[in-house]
Amino acid sequence: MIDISAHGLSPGELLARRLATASAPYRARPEELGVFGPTTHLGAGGEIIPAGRGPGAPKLLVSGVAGEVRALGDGRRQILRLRLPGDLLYACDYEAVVALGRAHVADARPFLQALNDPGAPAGLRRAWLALGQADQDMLRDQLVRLGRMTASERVAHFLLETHHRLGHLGLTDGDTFHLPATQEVLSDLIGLSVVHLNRTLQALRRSELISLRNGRVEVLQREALIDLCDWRPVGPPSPAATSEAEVAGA
Amino acid sequence: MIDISAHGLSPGELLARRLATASAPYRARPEELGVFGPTTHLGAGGEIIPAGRGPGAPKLLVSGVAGEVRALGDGRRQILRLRLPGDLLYACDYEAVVALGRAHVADARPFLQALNDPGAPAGLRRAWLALGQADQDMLRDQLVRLGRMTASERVAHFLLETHHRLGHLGLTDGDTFHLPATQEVLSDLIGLSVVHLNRTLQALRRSELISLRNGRVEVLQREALIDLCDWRPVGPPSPAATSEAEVAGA
DNA sequence: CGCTCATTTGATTGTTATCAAAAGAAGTGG
DNA sequence: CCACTTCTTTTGATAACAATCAAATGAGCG
Repeated sequence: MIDISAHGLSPGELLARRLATASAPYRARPEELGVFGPTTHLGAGGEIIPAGRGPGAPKLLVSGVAGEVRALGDGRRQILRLRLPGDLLYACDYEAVVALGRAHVADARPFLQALNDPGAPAGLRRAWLALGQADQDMLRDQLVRLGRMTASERVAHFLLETHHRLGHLGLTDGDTFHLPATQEVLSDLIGLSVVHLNRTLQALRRSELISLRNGRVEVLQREALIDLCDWRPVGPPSPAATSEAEVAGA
Repeated sequence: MIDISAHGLSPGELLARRLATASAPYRARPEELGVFGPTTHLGAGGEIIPAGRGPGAPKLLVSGVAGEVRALGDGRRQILRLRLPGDLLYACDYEAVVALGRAHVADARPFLQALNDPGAPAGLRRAWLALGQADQDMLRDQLVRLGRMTASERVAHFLLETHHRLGHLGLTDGDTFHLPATQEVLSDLIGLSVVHLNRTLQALRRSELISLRNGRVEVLQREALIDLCDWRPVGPPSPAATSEAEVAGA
Protein backbone atom coordinates (compact mmCIF):
# COMPACT_ATOMS: atom_id res chain seq x y z
CA MET A 1 0.00 0.00 0.00
CA ILE A 2 1.17 3.53 -0.74
CA ASP A 3 2.25 5.22 2.48
CA ILE A 4 1.07 8.81 2.27
CA SER A 5 3.41 9.79 5.11
CA ALA A 6 6.35 8.67 3.01
CA HIS A 7 5.51 8.55 -0.66
CA GLY A 8 8.43 9.41 -2.91
CA LEU A 9 6.93 12.39 -4.71
CA SER A 10 8.64 15.75 -4.89
CA PRO A 11 6.68 18.92 -4.08
CA GLY A 12 6.68 19.87 -7.75
CA GLU A 13 5.42 16.49 -8.86
CA LEU A 14 2.67 16.57 -6.23
CA LEU A 15 1.48 19.98 -7.31
CA ALA A 16 1.66 18.99 -10.95
CA ARG A 17 -0.62 16.05 -10.23
CA ARG A 18 -3.12 18.21 -8.42
CA LEU A 19 -3.17 20.78 -11.18
CA ALA A 20 -3.56 18.08 -13.79
CA THR A 21 -6.65 16.70 -12.06
CA ALA A 22 -8.33 20.00 -11.25
CA SER A 23 -11.71 20.63 -12.82
CA ALA A 24 -9.82 23.04 -15.07
CA PRO A 25 -6.84 20.74 -15.62
CA TYR A 26 -3.44 22.08 -16.46
CA ARG A 27 -0.39 20.03 -17.31
CA ALA A 28 2.49 21.88 -15.73
CA ARG A 29 6.14 21.57 -16.53
CA PRO A 30 8.03 21.26 -13.24
CA GLU A 31 9.99 24.49 -13.69
CA GLU A 32 6.76 26.48 -13.91
CA LEU A 33 5.93 25.65 -10.32
CA GLY A 34 8.88 27.31 -8.68
CA VAL A 35 11.95 25.92 -7.01
CA PHE A 36 11.20 24.28 -3.69
CA GLY A 37 13.68 24.30 -0.85
CA PRO A 38 14.25 21.36 1.45
CA THR A 39 11.24 19.86 3.20
CA THR A 40 10.83 19.95 6.97
CA HIS A 41 9.88 16.89 8.92
CA LEU A 42 7.37 16.92 11.78
CA GLY A 43 6.09 14.31 14.21
CA ALA A 44 2.50 13.75 15.29
CA GLY A 45 1.08 16.89 16.88
CA GLY A 46 3.80 19.08 15.40
CA GLU A 47 2.61 22.60 14.84
CA ILE A 48 3.05 23.49 11.19
CA ILE A 49 1.51 26.92 11.47
CA PRO A 50 0.67 28.43 14.86
CA ALA A 51 -2.70 30.05 15.50
CA GLY A 52 -3.35 33.75 15.18
CA ARG A 53 0.09 35.10 14.51
CA GLY A 54 -0.86 36.79 11.30
CA PRO A 55 0.00 35.61 7.83
CA GLY A 56 3.31 33.76 7.93
CA ALA A 57 4.78 31.79 5.07
CA PRO A 58 2.27 29.32 3.60
CA LYS A 59 3.49 25.75 3.52
CA LEU A 60 2.92 22.95 1.10
CA LEU A 61 2.00 19.71 2.78
CA VAL A 62 4.23 17.21 1.04
CA SER A 63 3.48 14.02 2.92
CA GLY A 64 1.33 12.91 5.83
CA VAL A 65 -1.90 14.41 7.01
CA ALA A 66 -2.58 17.66 8.83
CA GLY A 67 -5.55 19.53 10.16
CA GLU A 68 -6.73 22.89 11.34
CA VAL A 69 -7.40 22.40 15.00
CA ARG A 70 -9.70 24.48 17.15
CA ALA A 71 -9.48 23.81 20.87
CA LEU A 72 -12.51 24.52 23.04
CA GLY A 73 -11.10 25.21 26.47
CA ASP A 74 -12.45 22.08 28.12
CA GLY A 75 -11.11 18.96 26.43
CA ARG A 76 -13.21 19.32 23.31
CA ARG A 77 -11.63 20.11 20.01
CA GLN A 78 -12.74 20.29 16.43
CA ILE A 79 -10.50 19.56 13.51
CA LEU A 80 -11.99 21.77 10.86
CA ARG A 81 -10.78 19.81 7.91
CA LEU A 82 -8.30 17.21 6.88
CA ARG A 83 -5.38 18.40 4.84
CA LEU A 84 -3.69 15.93 2.52
CA PRO A 85 -0.45 15.96 0.55
CA GLY A 86 -0.52 18.66 -2.08
CA ASP A 87 -2.64 20.97 0.05
CA LEU A 88 -1.48 24.47 0.77
CA LEU A 89 -1.53 25.38 4.45
CA TYR A 90 -2.25 28.97 5.35
CA ALA A 91 -2.28 30.69 8.71
CA CYS A 92 -5.67 30.81 10.42
CA ASP A 93 -6.79 33.33 12.99
CA TYR A 94 -8.09 30.90 15.57
CA GLU A 95 -6.71 27.52 14.56
CA ALA A 96 -3.27 26.02 14.51
CA VAL A 97 -2.40 23.84 11.56
CA VAL A 98 -1.07 20.67 13.08
CA ALA A 99 0.53 17.51 11.73
CA LEU A 100 -1.78 14.63 12.62
CA GLY A 101 1.02 12.12 12.19
CA ARG A 102 4.46 12.19 10.64
CA ALA A 103 4.49 14.80 7.95
CA HIS A 104 6.75 16.74 5.62
CA VAL A 105 6.14 20.33 4.64
CA ALA A 106 7.87 22.71 2.29
CA ASP A 107 7.88 26.47 2.08
CA ALA A 108 5.27 27.29 -0.54
CA ARG A 109 6.40 30.82 -1.30
CA PRO A 110 8.36 29.89 -4.41
CA PHE A 111 5.25 28.33 -5.87
CA LEU A 112 3.08 31.29 -4.99
CA GLN A 113 5.59 33.59 -6.59
CA ALA A 114 5.57 31.52 -9.75
CA LEU A 115 1.80 31.60 -9.70
CA ASN A 116 1.60 35.34 -9.27
CA ASP A 117 4.26 36.05 -11.84
CA PRO A 118 2.70 38.15 -14.61
CA GLY A 119 4.13 35.71 -17.12
CA ALA A 120 2.46 32.69 -15.54
CA PRO A 121 0.25 30.78 -17.95
CA ALA A 122 -3.46 31.54 -17.68
CA GLY A 123 -4.18 27.82 -17.57
CA LEU A 124 -2.07 27.46 -14.47
CA ARG A 125 -3.99 30.19 -12.73
CA ARG A 126 -7.29 28.73 -13.79
CA ALA A 127 -6.33 25.31 -12.51
CA TRP A 128 -5.23 26.79 -9.21
CA LEU A 129 -8.48 28.68 -8.83
CA ALA A 130 -10.37 25.48 -9.61
CA LEU A 131 -8.51 23.71 -6.82
CA GLY A 132 -9.40 26.52 -4.45
CA GLN A 133 -13.02 26.21 -5.46
CA ALA A 134 -12.95 22.47 -4.78
CA ASP A 135 -11.50 23.20 -1.36
CA GLN A 136 -14.40 25.51 -0.62
CA ASP A 137 -16.86 22.92 -1.79
CA MET A 138 -15.36 20.31 0.50
CA LEU A 139 -15.64 22.68 3.41
CA ARG A 140 -19.34 22.92 2.62
CA ASP A 141 -19.61 19.17 2.52
CA GLN A 142 -17.99 19.12 5.93
CA LEU A 143 -20.66 21.51 7.21
CA VAL A 144 -23.38 19.22 6.00
CA ARG A 145 -21.67 16.19 7.51
CA LEU A 146 -21.45 17.85 10.89
CA GLY A 147 -24.82 19.47 10.80
CA ARG A 148 -27.17 16.92 9.35
CA MET A 149 -25.62 13.50 8.96
CA THR A 150 -25.75 10.53 11.28
CA ALA A 151 -22.58 8.88 12.54
CA SER A 152 -22.41 6.20 9.86
CA GLU A 153 -23.24 8.68 7.14
CA ARG A 154 -20.47 10.94 8.32
CA VAL A 155 -17.95 8.16 8.29
CA ALA A 156 -18.99 6.87 4.88
CA HIS A 157 -19.04 10.35 3.40
CA PHE A 158 -15.68 11.23 4.84
CA LEU A 159 -14.01 8.05 3.66
CA LEU A 160 -15.38 8.41 0.15
CA GLU A 161 -14.18 11.98 0.03
CA THR A 162 -10.73 11.07 1.24
CA HIS A 163 -10.45 8.20 -1.21
CA HIS A 164 -11.42 10.55 -3.97
CA ARG A 165 -8.90 13.17 -2.96
CA LEU A 166 -6.07 10.70 -2.73
CA GLY A 167 -7.12 9.16 -6.03
CA HIS A 168 -6.45 12.47 -7.73
CA LEU A 169 -2.91 12.32 -6.46
CA GLY A 170 -2.36 8.76 -7.56
CA LEU A 171 -1.99 7.79 -3.92
CA THR A 172 -4.67 5.13 -3.89
CA ASP A 173 -4.32 1.51 -4.77
CA GLY A 174 -7.67 0.72 -6.36
CA ASP A 175 -10.20 0.82 -3.55
CA THR A 176 -7.53 0.90 -0.88
CA PHE A 177 -5.82 3.88 0.63
CA HIS A 178 -3.65 4.85 3.53
CA LEU A 179 -5.05 7.07 6.25
CA PRO A 180 -2.48 7.58 8.98
CA ALA A 181 -4.76 9.03 11.63
CA THR A 182 -5.93 7.66 14.94
CA GLN A 183 -9.60 7.18 15.65
CA GLU A 184 -9.36 10.04 18.08
CA VAL A 185 -8.27 12.34 15.29
CA LEU A 186 -11.00 11.09 13.00
CA SER A 187 -13.59 11.54 15.71
CA ASP A 188 -12.57 15.16 16.20
CA LEU A 189 -12.76 15.63 12.49
CA ILE A 190 -16.27 14.36 11.99
CA GLY A 191 -17.68 15.46 15.31
CA LEU A 192 -18.17 12.20 17.19
CA SER A 193 -16.79 10.74 20.37
CA VAL A 194 -13.96 8.24 19.92
CA VAL A 195 -16.04 5.48 21.38
CA HIS A 196 -18.94 6.09 19.11
CA LEU A 197 -16.72 6.39 16.08
CA ASN A 198 -15.15 3.07 16.96
CA ARG A 199 -18.54 1.42 17.14
CA THR A 200 -19.67 3.01 13.94
CA LEU A 201 -16.57 1.72 12.17
CA GLN A 202 -17.25 -1.71 13.51
CA ALA A 203 -20.79 -1.59 12.20
CA LEU A 204 -19.55 -0.61 8.75
CA ARG A 205 -17.04 -3.42 8.88
CA ARG A 206 -19.65 -5.94 9.93
CA SER A 207 -21.78 -4.85 6.99
CA GLU A 208 -18.69 -5.37 4.84
CA LEU A 209 -18.91 -1.88 3.43
CA ILE A 210 -15.39 -1.01 4.44
CA SER A 211 -12.35 -2.61 5.90
CA LEU A 212 -10.06 -0.63 8.16
CA ARG A 213 -7.05 -1.42 10.25
CA ASN A 214 -3.67 0.08 10.86
CA GLY A 215 -4.52 3.12 8.81
CA ARG A 216 -5.30 0.98 5.79
CA VAL A 217 -8.77 1.70 4.49
CA GLU A 218 -10.51 -0.34 1.85
CA VAL A 219 -13.77 0.66 0.25
CA LEU A 220 -15.43 -2.73 -0.16
CA GLN A 221 -18.81 -1.68 -1.52
CA ARG A 222 -18.52 1.66 -3.13
CA GLU A 223 -22.04 1.91 -4.45
CA ALA A 224 -23.57 0.91 -1.15
CA LEU A 225 -21.47 3.50 0.67
CA ILE A 226 -22.49 6.18 -1.79
CA ASP A 227 -26.13 5.26 -1.35
CA LEU A 228 -25.74 5.36 2.40
CA CYS A 229 -24.59 8.96 2.59
CA ASP A 230 -25.55 10.42 -0.78
CA TRP A 231 -21.97 11.36 -1.51
CA ARG A 232 -21.00 13.06 -4.69
CA PRO A 233 -17.53 13.94 -5.77
CA VAL A 234 -16.32 17.50 -5.53
CA GLY A 235 -14.60 18.53 -8.72
CA PRO A 236 -13.92 16.12 -11.56
CA PRO A 237 -14.25 12.36 -11.15
CA SER A 238 -11.23 10.51 -9.85
CA PRO A 239 -8.94 9.22 -12.62
CA ALA A 240 -9.97 5.60 -12.07
CA ALA A 241 -13.41 6.30 -10.67
CA THR A 242 -15.59 5.15 -13.53
CA SER A 243 -14.02 1.75 -13.91
CA GLU A 244 -14.05 1.27 -10.15
CA ALA A 245 -17.70 2.17 -10.00
CA GLU A 246 -18.52 -0.38 -12.64
CA VAL A 247 -16.68 -3.10 -10.79
CA ALA A 248 -18.33 -2.18 -7.50
CA GLY A 249 -21.75 -2.03 -9.09
CA ALA A 250 -21.42 -5.43 -10.76
CA MET B 1 -37.01 47.93 16.58
CA ILE B 2 -35.16 48.12 13.31
CA ASP B 3 -36.75 45.79 10.77
CA ILE B 4 -33.95 44.23 8.80
CA SER B 5 -36.39 43.14 6.12
CA ALA B 6 -37.30 46.71 5.51
CA HIS B 7 -34.66 49.10 6.74
CA GLY B 8 -34.31 52.21 4.66
CA LEU B 9 -30.69 51.88 3.64
CA SER B 10 -29.57 52.01 0.04
CA PRO B 11 -27.21 49.36 -1.31
CA GLY B 12 -24.38 51.87 -1.41
CA GLU B 13 -24.98 53.00 2.15
CA LEU B 14 -25.06 49.38 3.35
CA LEU B 15 -21.81 48.52 1.66
CA ALA B 16 -20.21 51.69 2.94
CA ARG B 17 -21.14 50.71 6.48
CA ARG B 18 -19.67 47.27 6.08
CA LEU B 19 -16.46 48.59 4.63
CA ALA B 20 -16.18 51.15 7.39
CA THR B 21 -16.41 48.47 10.08
CA ALA B 22 -14.09 45.91 8.45
CA SER B 23 -10.95 45.00 10.33
CA ALA B 24 -9.20 47.10 7.69
CA PRO B 25 -11.78 49.89 7.70
CA TYR B 26 -12.33 52.09 4.70
CA ARG B 27 -14.59 55.08 4.52
CA ALA B 28 -16.05 54.99 1.05
CA ARG B 29 -17.71 57.79 -0.83
CA PRO B 30 -20.94 56.45 -2.35
CA GLU B 31 -19.84 56.98 -5.95
CA GLU B 32 -16.84 54.71 -5.43
CA LEU B 33 -19.08 51.72 -4.90
CA GLY B 34 -20.73 51.65 -8.29
CA VAL B 35 -24.19 52.56 -9.43
CA PHE B 36 -26.79 50.09 -8.30
CA GLY B 37 -29.84 49.30 -10.33
CA PRO B 38 -33.28 48.72 -8.85
CA THR B 39 -33.61 46.11 -6.14
CA THR B 40 -35.66 42.96 -6.61
CA HIS B 41 -38.14 41.83 -4.02
CA LEU B 42 -38.56 38.20 -2.97
CA GLY B 43 -40.88 36.39 -0.61
CA ALA B 44 -39.94 33.66 1.85
CA GLY B 45 -38.37 30.71 0.07
CA GLY B 46 -37.66 32.74 -3.04
CA GLU B 47 -34.63 31.48 -4.91
CA ILE B 48 -32.10 34.26 -5.21
CA ILE B 49 -29.47 32.16 -6.93
CA PRO B 50 -30.26 28.66 -8.15
CA ALA B 51 -27.92 25.76 -7.42
CA GLY B 52 -25.27 24.56 -9.78
CA ARG B 53 -25.90 26.67 -12.84
CA GLY B 54 -22.42 28.06 -12.95
CA PRO B 55 -21.41 31.58 -12.01
CA GLY B 56 -24.31 33.91 -12.65
CA ALA B 57 -24.46 37.52 -11.56
CA PRO B 58 -23.63 37.92 -7.86
CA LYS B 59 -26.29 39.72 -5.87
CA LEU B 60 -26.09 42.04 -2.95
CA LEU B 61 -28.50 41.19 -0.20
CA VAL B 62 -30.04 44.52 0.63
CA SER B 63 -32.63 43.59 3.20
CA GLY B 64 -33.94 40.46 4.87
CA VAL B 65 -32.06 37.25 5.53
CA ALA B 66 -30.99 34.54 3.15
CA GLY B 67 -29.14 31.27 3.33
CA GLU B 68 -27.31 28.70 1.27
CA VAL B 69 -29.50 25.67 1.43
CA ARG B 70 -28.38 22.11 0.90
CA ALA B 71 -31.19 19.58 0.60
CA LEU B 72 -30.51 15.98 1.56
CA GLY B 73 -33.02 14.00 -0.45
CA ASP B 74 -35.11 12.87 2.48
CA GLY B 75 -36.59 15.82 4.33
CA ARG B 76 -33.32 16.89 5.93
CA ARG B 77 -31.66 20.09 4.92
CA GLN B 78 -28.75 22.13 6.10
CA ILE B 79 -28.55 25.86 5.77
CA LEU B 80 -24.84 26.38 5.48
CA ARG B 81 -24.79 29.92 6.75
CA LEU B 82 -26.97 32.88 7.37
CA ARG B 83 -26.60 35.78 5.01
CA LEU B 84 -27.48 39.22 6.26
CA PRO B 85 -27.96 42.58 4.57
CA GLY B 86 -24.75 43.77 3.00
CA ASP B 87 -23.60 40.25 2.18
CA LEU B 88 -22.67 39.35 -1.34
CA LEU B 89 -24.40 36.24 -2.63
CA TYR B 90 -22.51 34.09 -5.10
CA ALA B 91 -23.58 31.00 -6.99
CA CYS B 92 -22.77 27.71 -5.27
CA ASP B 93 -22.31 24.38 -6.96
CA TYR B 94 -24.61 22.36 -4.73
CA GLU B 95 -26.66 24.90 -2.83
CA ALA B 96 -29.32 27.36 -3.80
CA VAL B 97 -29.22 30.75 -2.16
CA VAL B 98 -32.70 31.27 -0.82
CA ALA B 99 -34.51 34.13 0.83
CA LEU B 100 -35.51 32.99 4.31
CA GLY B 101 -38.16 35.66 4.57
CA ARG B 102 -39.01 38.78 2.66
CA ALA B 103 -35.86 40.11 1.11
CA HIS B 104 -34.50 42.60 -1.37
CA VAL B 105 -31.52 41.96 -3.57
CA ALA B 106 -29.61 44.05 -6.06
CA ASP B 107 -27.33 43.11 -8.91
CA ALA B 108 -23.84 43.39 -7.45
CA ARG B 109 -21.95 43.60 -10.72
CA PRO B 110 -21.60 47.38 -10.69
CA PHE B 111 -19.94 47.17 -7.31
CA LEU B 112 -17.61 44.38 -8.37
CA GLN B 113 -16.64 46.37 -11.41
CA ALA B 114 -15.85 49.38 -9.28
CA LEU B 115 -13.83 47.15 -7.00
CA ASN B 116 -11.84 45.60 -9.82
CA ASP B 117 -11.26 48.89 -11.56
CA PRO B 118 -7.52 49.50 -11.72
CA GLY B 119 -8.12 52.97 -10.33
CA ALA B 120 -9.95 51.68 -7.25
CA PRO B 121 -8.37 52.82 -3.97
CA ALA B 122 -6.10 50.26 -2.31
CA GLY B 123 -7.91 50.84 0.97
CA LEU B 124 -11.19 49.79 -0.60
CA ARG B 125 -9.67 46.55 -1.82
CA ARG B 126 -8.09 45.90 1.54
CA ALA B 127 -11.35 46.46 3.34
CA TRP B 128 -13.13 44.15 0.95
CA LEU B 129 -10.55 41.44 1.47
CA ALA B 130 -10.89 41.87 5.21
CA LEU B 131 -14.63 41.33 4.92
CA GLY B 132 -14.00 38.18 2.93
CA GLN B 133 -11.63 36.97 5.59
CA ALA B 134 -14.23 37.59 8.29
CA ASP B 135 -16.70 35.59 6.23
CA GLN B 136 -14.29 32.67 6.13
CA ASP B 137 -13.75 32.92 9.85
CA MET B 138 -17.47 32.80 10.51
CA LEU B 139 -17.75 29.71 8.35
CA ARG B 140 -15.14 28.13 10.59
CA ASP B 141 -17.11 29.12 13.65
CA GLN B 142 -20.10 27.46 12.09
CA LEU B 143 -18.09 24.26 11.70
CA VAL B 144 -17.21 24.29 15.36
CA ARG B 145 -20.80 24.99 16.34
CA LEU B 146 -22.07 22.07 14.34
CA GLY B 147 -19.26 19.70 15.22
CA ARG B 148 -18.62 20.23 18.87
CA MET B 149 -21.18 22.40 20.59
CA THR B 150 -24.27 21.43 22.53
CA ALA B 151 -27.67 22.77 21.60
CA SER B 152 -27.63 25.70 24.02
CA GLU B 153 -24.08 26.57 23.12
CA ARG B 154 -24.99 26.61 19.45
CA VAL B 155 -27.91 28.89 20.04
CA ALA B 156 -25.98 31.26 22.26
CA HIS B 157 -23.04 31.37 19.89
CA PHE B 158 -25.22 31.94 16.89
CA LEU B 159 -27.20 34.73 18.49
CA LEU B 160 -24.08 36.51 19.67
CA GLU B 161 -22.59 36.27 16.23
CA THR B 162 -25.71 37.58 14.56
CA HIS B 163 -26.00 40.44 17.02
CA HIS B 164 -22.40 41.32 16.32
CA ARG B 165 -22.87 41.23 12.56
CA LEU B 166 -25.94 43.39 12.66
CA GLY B 167 -24.22 45.76 15.06
CA HIS B 168 -21.63 46.50 12.42
CA LEU B 169 -24.39 47.60 10.11
CA GLY B 170 -26.04 49.78 12.68
CA LEU B 171 -29.06 47.49 12.56
CA THR B 172 -29.17 46.69 16.24
CA ASP B 173 -30.89 48.62 18.95
CA GLY B 174 -28.58 48.15 21.89
CA ASP B 175 -28.91 44.51 22.90
CA THR B 176 -31.94 43.99 20.73
CA PHE B 177 -32.08 42.95 17.12
CA HIS B 178 -34.48 41.71 14.53
CA LEU B 179 -34.13 38.16 13.23
CA PRO B 180 -36.92 37.44 10.77
CA ALA B 181 -36.50 33.67 10.59
CA THR B 182 -38.75 30.88 11.77
CA GLN B 183 -37.50 28.37 14.29
CA GLU B 184 -37.49 25.81 11.54
CA VAL B 185 -35.01 27.89 9.59
CA LEU B 186 -32.85 28.43 12.64
CA SER B 187 -32.90 24.74 13.43
CA ASP B 188 -31.66 23.89 9.96
CA LEU B 189 -28.98 26.48 10.36
CA ILE B 190 -27.52 25.20 13.60
CA GLY B 191 -28.22 21.55 13.05
CA LEU B 192 -31.02 20.80 15.50
CA SER B 193 -34.58 19.58 15.20
CA VAL B 194 -37.23 22.28 15.44
CA VAL B 195 -38.62 20.80 18.59
CA HIS B 196 -35.30 20.65 20.32
CA LEU B 197 -34.43 24.16 19.24
CA ASN B 198 -37.71 25.37 20.65
CA ARG B 199 -36.99 23.77 24.00
CA THR B 200 -33.46 25.09 24.02
CA LEU B 201 -34.75 28.59 23.40
CA GLN B 202 -37.21 28.19 26.22
CA ALA B 203 -34.43 27.12 28.55
CA LEU B 204 -32.40 30.18 27.64
CA ARG B 205 -35.43 32.34 28.22
CA ARG B 206 -36.15 30.77 31.58
CA SER B 207 -32.55 31.46 32.58
CA GLU B 208 -33.18 35.02 31.44
CA LEU B 209 -30.17 34.97 29.15
CA ILE B 210 -32.16 35.98 26.11
CA SER B 211 -35.61 37.05 25.19
CA LEU B 212 -37.09 36.07 21.85
CA ARG B 213 -40.43 36.46 20.25
CA ASN B 214 -41.76 37.51 16.90
CA GLY B 215 -38.29 37.68 15.47
CA ARG B 216 -37.22 40.15 18.10
CA VAL B 217 -34.15 38.94 19.95
CA GLU B 218 -32.75 40.56 23.04
CA VAL B 219 -29.47 39.62 24.58
CA LEU B 220 -30.26 39.96 28.28
CA GLN B 221 -27.02 38.76 29.81
CA ARG B 222 -24.26 39.19 27.37
CA GLU B 223 -21.41 38.07 29.60
CA ALA B 224 -23.23 34.97 30.71
CA LEU B 225 -23.99 34.04 27.12
CA ILE B 226 -20.37 34.54 26.14
CA ASP B 227 -19.23 32.36 29.03
CA LEU B 228 -21.71 29.70 28.04
CA CYS B 229 -20.37 29.18 24.55
CA ASP B 230 -16.93 30.78 24.62
CA TRP B 231 -17.84 33.13 21.82
CA ARG B 232 -15.42 35.63 20.48
CA PRO B 233 -16.08 38.19 17.82
CA VAL B 234 -14.83 37.66 14.32
CA GLY B 235 -13.20 40.79 12.99
CA PRO B 236 -13.18 44.04 14.91
CA PRO B 237 -15.41 44.65 17.93
CA SER B 238 -18.87 45.91 17.26
CA PRO B 239 -19.15 49.71 17.30
CA ALA B 240 -20.98 49.76 20.63
CA ALA B 241 -19.62 46.49 21.98
CA THR B 242 -17.36 47.72 24.75
CA SER B 243 -19.89 49.93 26.44
CA GLU B 244 -22.52 47.22 26.15
CA ALA B 245 -20.19 44.69 27.71
CA GLU B 246 -19.59 46.98 30.67
CA VAL B 247 -23.26 47.43 31.24
CA ALA B 248 -23.96 43.72 31.00
CA GLY B 249 -21.07 42.86 33.29
CA ALA B 250 -22.10 45.34 35.96
C1' DC C 1 -64.51 33.60 10.88
C1' DG C 2 -61.86 30.09 9.04
C1' DC C 3 -57.61 29.14 7.02
C1' DT C 4 -52.69 28.40 7.25
C1' DC C 5 -48.46 28.54 9.29
C1' DA C 6 -45.52 28.76 13.51
C1' DT C 7 -44.80 27.65 18.09
C1' DT C 8 -45.38 24.88 21.96
C1' DT C 9 -46.31 20.64 24.72
C1' DG C 10 -46.16 15.74 25.95
C1' DA C 11 -44.60 11.12 25.43
C1' DT C 12 -41.38 8.10 23.59
C1' DT C 13 -37.61 6.38 21.13
C1' DG C 14 -33.13 6.46 19.33
C1' DT C 15 -28.66 8.16 19.10
C1' DT C 16 -24.57 9.63 20.98
C1' DA C 17 -21.62 10.87 24.98
C1' DT C 18 -19.46 9.58 29.07
C1' DC C 19 -17.12 6.75 32.38
C1' DA C 20 -14.28 3.00 33.43
C1' DA C 21 -11.51 -0.56 32.31
C1' DA C 22 -9.52 -4.35 29.48
C1' DA C 23 -7.06 -5.85 25.56
C1' DG C 24 -4.01 -5.03 21.91
C1' DA C 25 -0.03 -2.51 19.37
C1' DA C 26 3.90 -0.02 19.12
C1' DG C 27 7.90 2.09 20.69
C1' DT C 28 11.98 2.39 24.21
C1' DG C 29 15.84 1.21 26.75
C1' DG C 30 18.18 -2.34 28.99
C1' DC D 1 15.03 -10.09 22.73
C1' DC D 2 12.45 -8.83 26.65
C1' DA D 3 10.25 -5.93 30.13
C1' DC D 4 8.29 -1.68 30.37
C1' DT D 5 5.75 2.17 29.16
C1' DT D 6 2.58 4.41 26.44
C1' DC D 7 -0.75 4.94 23.09
C1' DT D 8 -4.69 3.09 20.61
C1' DT D 9 -8.49 0.28 20.06
C1' DT D 10 -12.10 -2.19 21.97
C1' DT D 11 -15.77 -3.52 25.31
C1' DG D 12 -19.49 -2.90 28.68
C1' DA D 13 -22.66 -0.20 31.32
C1' DT D 14 -25.07 3.96 31.96
C1' DA D 15 -26.62 8.59 31.42
C1' DA D 16 -27.43 12.60 28.73
C1' DC D 17 -28.95 14.51 24.78
C1' DA D 18 -31.52 15.12 20.76
C1' DA D 19 -34.93 13.28 17.27
C1' DT D 20 -39.39 11.80 16.30
C1' DC D 21 -44.31 11.39 16.50
C1' DA D 22 -48.63 13.32 17.48
C1' DA D 23 -51.40 16.83 18.83
C1' DA D 24 -52.73 21.28 20.90
C1' DT D 25 -52.23 26.10 21.11
C1' DG D 26 -51.36 30.50 19.28
C1' DA D 27 -50.59 34.16 15.67
C1' DG D 28 -51.30 36.22 11.35
C1' DC D 29 -54.07 36.86 7.27
C1' DG D 30 -57.64 37.04 3.72
